[in-house]
Amino acid sequence: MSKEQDQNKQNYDVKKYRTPDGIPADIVMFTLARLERKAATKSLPRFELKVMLIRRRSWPFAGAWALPGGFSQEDESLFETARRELKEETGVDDGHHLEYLGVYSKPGRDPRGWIISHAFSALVEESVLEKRQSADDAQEVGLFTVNEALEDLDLAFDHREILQDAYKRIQQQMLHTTIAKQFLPPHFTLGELYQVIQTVVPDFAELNFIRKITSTRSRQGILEEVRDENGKALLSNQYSQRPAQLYRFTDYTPQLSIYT
Amino acid sequence: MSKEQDQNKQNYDVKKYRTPDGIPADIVMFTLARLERKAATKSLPRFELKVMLIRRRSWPFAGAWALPGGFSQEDESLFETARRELKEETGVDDGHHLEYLGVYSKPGRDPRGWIISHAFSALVEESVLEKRQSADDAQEVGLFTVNEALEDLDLAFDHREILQDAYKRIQQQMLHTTIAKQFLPPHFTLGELYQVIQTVVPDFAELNFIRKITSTRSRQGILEEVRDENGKALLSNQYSQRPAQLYRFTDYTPQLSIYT
DNA sequence: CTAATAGTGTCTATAAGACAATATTTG
DNA sequence: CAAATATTGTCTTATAGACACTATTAG
Repeated sequence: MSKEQDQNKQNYDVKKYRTPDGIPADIVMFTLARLERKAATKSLPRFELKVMLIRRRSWPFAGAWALPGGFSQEDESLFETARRELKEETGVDDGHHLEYLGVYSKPGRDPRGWIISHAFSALVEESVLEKRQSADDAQEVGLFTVNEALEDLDLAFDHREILQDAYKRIQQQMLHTTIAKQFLPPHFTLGELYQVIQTVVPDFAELNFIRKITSTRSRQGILEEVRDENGKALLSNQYSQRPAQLYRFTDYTPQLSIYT
Repeated sequence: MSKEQDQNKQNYDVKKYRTPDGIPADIVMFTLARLERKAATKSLPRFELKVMLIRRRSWPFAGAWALPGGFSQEDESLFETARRELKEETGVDDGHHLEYLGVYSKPGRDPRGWIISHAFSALVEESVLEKRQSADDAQEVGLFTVNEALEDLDLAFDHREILQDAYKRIQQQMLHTTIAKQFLPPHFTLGELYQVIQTVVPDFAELNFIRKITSTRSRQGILEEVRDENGKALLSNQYSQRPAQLYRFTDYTPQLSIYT
């Protein structure tokens, strides 16, 4: 293609080569679903990490569950495609944490032709997905725990692999960044934060969680106590008898290193 | 597209929609270039992080420097495209650390049409790129420090943005993973490792580097001392008067968390 | 001896890690 | 008082951080 004579636009023919048949964006929509708990007194909520899937009705993979998604158009970036699809699926325009995950391009992954898919992940409130689920009578919408979806379901295309990758990624991010805030109200207690982390990363266990997050120097600045106008600490007893300090995330995320 | 009647392949027309004009893979090829040093005795090598660019000779952006790359074909995944291009550029088939970076799809990013690019980064030995540079008389090949390329050069397309993203990513990875091993021989001294880290992450500074990496529990298992058949520690005095212990990376990478 | 890097000693202030204990409420 | 969560006490050992110091060897 880089011939000497190709010095200008006239010599360039955009249709010389075989080109793909479509470039979709597929979205892994995660939510934390609250579990019912039976307890004698107030108790902390427990959650499950769930993912939204749609049952396909047409060829290929008719009847199988698949990630929601749609084809990209010439006048939009792939991120905009994903945002457009997310809005179509949830009815909500923003406030979701939408993030690029990766490209899936193995030959033969889509029987319709040469179709290269781009995976995104989004963190959505449970209420939004529940509304979507009941409102849409045209499409069958399902909310599954990630483990159900990975182990029990036969997902369409390579969507199992995508979900697997998205799951690993969200676990990484839960520990490395402050995305936990996407699953929490603006003000929250340390107990709530702990539950959220544990839901996404079941292995997470930290006996001295409160002390480490509140009073070790290397974690300074991630969270801050919420206070009222008079500087009095704001407490909540929504989930506990003894009121707990409320916190919010700051904009700071510490930089981690395996060497220091 | 999901009409009720689309229950089988016959009703699916792959050419109903406008499709992209090409899906290239572009590769950010990083290398550590050794700097000349004048010193009275043996001394540690210093490096610069460099990136390989190719001068375009045809429209568009004729004359501008660009990342090497090429279009994906129907029978290969994008990773395979990148590997094929990398081999064409370096002559070497494997041993390079090739990794997917992201997708660049902003409308108008390529005047040739609707062209969605996928960026990869590769870590390549200096010698390979030098060979390539002198051997190829058909194409002008340049090796620039990352700062030169970002600040002084007008790169083609959105390649400045890609390079910027790749630079951030390699810095992250240098601190979070053991990619330093891609820039080191199988056995190396802690001084060498320190130089490599500092080259990619100039802000990195750790006074007690040796002690922390060798004798803190949280860093146990990242490195191991190299010993001979008899269990005697292997030393090197290649870069120092006093011989230094040789190390190798294990397969272990610690999991970091901002919460623990 | 000098230069250059490799590594240890030492000291203080924090932090990790494991549990026990106490605090605060509601029912 | 019992239940449930929130938080602090306490103890030992490990780590951080800063600097001074010693070790090794070619030239």
